[in-house]
Amino acid sequence: MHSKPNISEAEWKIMKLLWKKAPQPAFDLIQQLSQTGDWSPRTVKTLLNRLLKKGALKHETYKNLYLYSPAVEEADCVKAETESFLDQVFDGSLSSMMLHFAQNQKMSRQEIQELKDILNRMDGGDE
Amino acid sequence: MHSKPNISEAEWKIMKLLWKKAPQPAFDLIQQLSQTGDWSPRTVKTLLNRLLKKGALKHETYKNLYLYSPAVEEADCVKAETESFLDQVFDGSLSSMMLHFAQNQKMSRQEIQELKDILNRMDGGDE
DNA sequence: GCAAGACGACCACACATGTAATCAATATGC
DNA sequence: GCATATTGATTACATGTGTGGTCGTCTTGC
Repeated sequence: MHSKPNISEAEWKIMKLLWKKAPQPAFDLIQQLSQTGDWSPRTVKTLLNRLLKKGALKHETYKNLYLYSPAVEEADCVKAETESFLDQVFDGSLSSMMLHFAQNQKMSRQEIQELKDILNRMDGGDE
Repeated sequence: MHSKPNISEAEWKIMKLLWKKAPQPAFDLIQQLSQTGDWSPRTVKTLLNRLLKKGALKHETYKNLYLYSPAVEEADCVKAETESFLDQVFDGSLSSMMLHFAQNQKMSRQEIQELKDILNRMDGGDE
């Protein structure tokens, strides 16, 4: 509930791994991230450090290594990112965004159906 | 074209004005942007220049000034931004995103209804 | 006890971005 | 024509970000 630190795109990849499973040592993260083909281990280390400094991660010491865990809630970060995105691109209007999706046919039939279901649950199902 | 130039958050504000109405001289843009309280005129000029260099804007010369117009489609930029956002935050899954909205009750009843209508139009008819 | 590895700490560097000042060319009012 | 105001061009600079290297320390196998 505090300062949501700004998390950059690259940093998000790390956060996502830790939101999925924590705590994890640097080594494991490096493994996972090098499989998805991206960075040198150094880069991961740097990002971990920055995230620590930013207060987005915390760590416990285990032997001579760190076990990292998120220090911020995924939901909060998602919310912050989403709001900034909606504001930037769609002036904060959800309907505009949905219209965009509609016009660009980005949704599969199945997604459309799921979405309708979600909406019905939100709305109480009455038409 | 191919390379959609990356447009930063600040630059988006300018692009949006020009997508709404173009061409416009720098002066008009500065007016609008200083009303919404943000930048010095210098800053706007800088951003205009950067956008020109990036190829996101073009200009015609009118007397001693420039009339700026977008050189990239709004829809394309929106699409690019949206995709990168979806990938970063929701692993590209629209349904995840919608679930987030649902859980955070970010939508008004009216928005929900609009959305349903949109979906019905998308999905409706041909089955 | 000592050499070799492993790990985090610190450093480097280019490019993007937010923010803006200074300079030079040009149009315009007199 | 000339001073002035206007406008674009160039330059500046701190901070963020992507990417990765070096170094000291600590653990561990001998």
